[in-house]
Amino acid sequence: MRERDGMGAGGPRVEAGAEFAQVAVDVTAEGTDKLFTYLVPRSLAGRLQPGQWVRVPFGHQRMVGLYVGPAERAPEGVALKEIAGLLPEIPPIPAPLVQLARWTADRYLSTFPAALRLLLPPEARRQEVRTLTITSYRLNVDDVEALVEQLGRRAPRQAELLTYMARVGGEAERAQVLADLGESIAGPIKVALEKGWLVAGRVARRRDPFAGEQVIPTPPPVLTPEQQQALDSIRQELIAPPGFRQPVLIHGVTGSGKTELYLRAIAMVREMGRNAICLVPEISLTPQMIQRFRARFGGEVAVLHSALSAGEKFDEWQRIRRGEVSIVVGARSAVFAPFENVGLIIIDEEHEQSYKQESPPPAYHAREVAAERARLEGALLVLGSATPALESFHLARTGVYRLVSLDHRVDDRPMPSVTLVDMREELRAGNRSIFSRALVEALDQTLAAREQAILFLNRRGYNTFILCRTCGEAIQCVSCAVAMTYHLGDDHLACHYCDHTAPVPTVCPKCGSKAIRHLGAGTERVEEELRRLYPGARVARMDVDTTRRKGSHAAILKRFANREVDVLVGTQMITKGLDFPDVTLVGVVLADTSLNLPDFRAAERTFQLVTQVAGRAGRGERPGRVIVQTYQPDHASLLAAAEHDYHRFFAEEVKFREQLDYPPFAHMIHLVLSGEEEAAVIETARAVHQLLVSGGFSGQILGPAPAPLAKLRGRYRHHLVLKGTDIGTMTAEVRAAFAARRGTWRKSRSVALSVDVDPMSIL
DNA sequence: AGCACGCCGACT
DNA sequence: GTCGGCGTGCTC
Repeated sequence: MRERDGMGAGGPRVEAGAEFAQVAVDVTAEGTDKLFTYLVPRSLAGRLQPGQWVRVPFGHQRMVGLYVGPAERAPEGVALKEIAGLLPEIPPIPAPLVQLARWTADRYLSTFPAALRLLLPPEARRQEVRTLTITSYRLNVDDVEALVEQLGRRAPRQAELLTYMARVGGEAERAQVLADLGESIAGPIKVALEKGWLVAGRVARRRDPFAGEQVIPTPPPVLTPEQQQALDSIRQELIAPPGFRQPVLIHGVTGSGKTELYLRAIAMVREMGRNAICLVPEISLTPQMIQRFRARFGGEVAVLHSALSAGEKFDEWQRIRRGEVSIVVGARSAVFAPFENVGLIIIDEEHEQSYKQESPPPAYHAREVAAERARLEGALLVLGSATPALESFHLARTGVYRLVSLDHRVDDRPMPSVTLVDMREELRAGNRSIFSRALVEALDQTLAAREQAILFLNRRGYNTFILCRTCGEAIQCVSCAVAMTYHLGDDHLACHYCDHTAPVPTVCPKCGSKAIRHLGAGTERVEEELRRLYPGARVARMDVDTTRRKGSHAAILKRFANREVDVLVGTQMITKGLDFPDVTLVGVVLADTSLNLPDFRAAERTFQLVTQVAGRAGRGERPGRVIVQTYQPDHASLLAAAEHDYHRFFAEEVKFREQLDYPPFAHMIHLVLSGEEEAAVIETARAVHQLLVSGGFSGQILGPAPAPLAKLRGRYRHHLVLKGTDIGTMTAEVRAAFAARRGTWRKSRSVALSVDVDPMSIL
């Protein structure tokens, strides 16, 4: 590297005409959240455009950075270094996306470099070779026939190779040649290369996530009148001038055909010559969902989600960036898909928690980022859900969003009937089983009628806790303040918050008593109970434990779809998007698990879960029914879910939120201090509190207090909750308070601060 | 994120 | 007496 030293008096010595470049360096630390100035080497003069990824020397190492634009002048007293080069293969990021990253960093109190990471596939930041290349051969003989003749019987394999190459058009990939002519052709290839009959080269090969899959083009179905009306509303907003364009919230009951609306809207925006992004929750990115998009739009679709390999992700990203596709279907991070000219952003199941990033920072919400991107690019935002987030429905009620309702299922199928079963009553009647009499009866009928059932329980494992009846202690994880769960499969205790496992104790580790009780049922227990009650029924379980292997998720669903399984037991992952027409019974084994969480969204989450899982029943010709078991049959969320009455749920819940100053009436910022030494954590939490007070934070400050999850992975956790009405003011004040005491607020580096703006939960 | 600079324990 | 622990500060 050429060094231009600037150590002499008077600052850096810069040759005439040199340019200064402002670069955001891909390092996330308190001191690096700023732009660094570099010299533009002559080799790059004029070739550098904003949004270009570069390599720069930084300290003792070389780092990736983003060129954001020219600098007027050099900072004083620093010896400038030169940009080392461009990041090969990575085209510049479109300007609106760099702006979006800036906005995301500001809004979610992260550093700019942390937000910039969302604009690149992880693969691109690491290895040098990102594009997959394979060896290919080209025939380099004028008269093949003559040569083959000449080789004749002396070298039959060489002759065969040349004939083959001529037949396939003169070019073939090495792997293909070996597959077609056998491994033993490697020798003749070597000879042919030496003689110059073949020329070898490297060609780029796209890693195709759909490789080998067949798409059957499917014509669009006829829309119901309700769907047609909804589509008209979307069209009106699509053609409205950008400043007058209102986001659309589609509130459609389960099975009302929201996906078809998305497909139609995408078709419209493509006709306008613009691109579309469709976000779906990670777990809904099933092969069926993607098939549906590809059946309509074929090769115009790229996908982005966590199940892709790093290479596939990189190649899909490149296809989007190069404009080879016009539609992206993807999970949360696809909101940053490197499109230019986005005309439509759809968020399916917009209430889903998975749209909120937890870590690493920024802890952004894809719905909010999408709204900002739509604003920046003049695109239309379309949200869809059967159970809209309270915030979203509130915005529709106050006229910010345009509300479109789909109250009927397609083909006018009835909504399933929902029965709430009081489990206290069961106990009083002497039934101590995890299944109520009503659920058993319903299962009997369903299985007798050769129909299918889904049983949902939001807890995995066999027993959810192990209790000592002498001292009353539940066995906790050694590094988390969480009860351990007993797993039957491998006969051990597991912590669901860290990777820790432990053998099952026979005596209480605290007091030595032998009176140890296993309590609380999880999905494993439900599965076992089912097998005991119905030895002839085919039962499958779907939860994190049974879907660890790649493809096992799809395999279980396939068996269920093929009617090789009668009852599917599972956690959250079976509540969304499944569409099996023979499912006539859905059982919620215990609705209370999510109801009793010490979190302000517990009621909302329960309503959503019960409504969504209930929606899996009766999607075919036979009507469905739902049995919800609970110890709180009078809870407003459950009553509303039983009636399929979102409006009633909303009316109740919004009152509670307003009274207690929760979203959508207030914004929150959740600050969590964590560390291995609790005293240091407490001290730091107090210091942060003091910092905010003396910094003049204008909203409410709650805490510090121990977090509900008081210890995780060996780290004690104390938190503060900030509330206020204007999120812009709040974030600015927090930023200013910390900036004023840059780095000095922390007792030691071992105490970490995590910041969550507009948290989904405050555990 | 790395990496060097800088003040207190167990060793050749 | 030194080698080295990781706490703190800096990187254009």
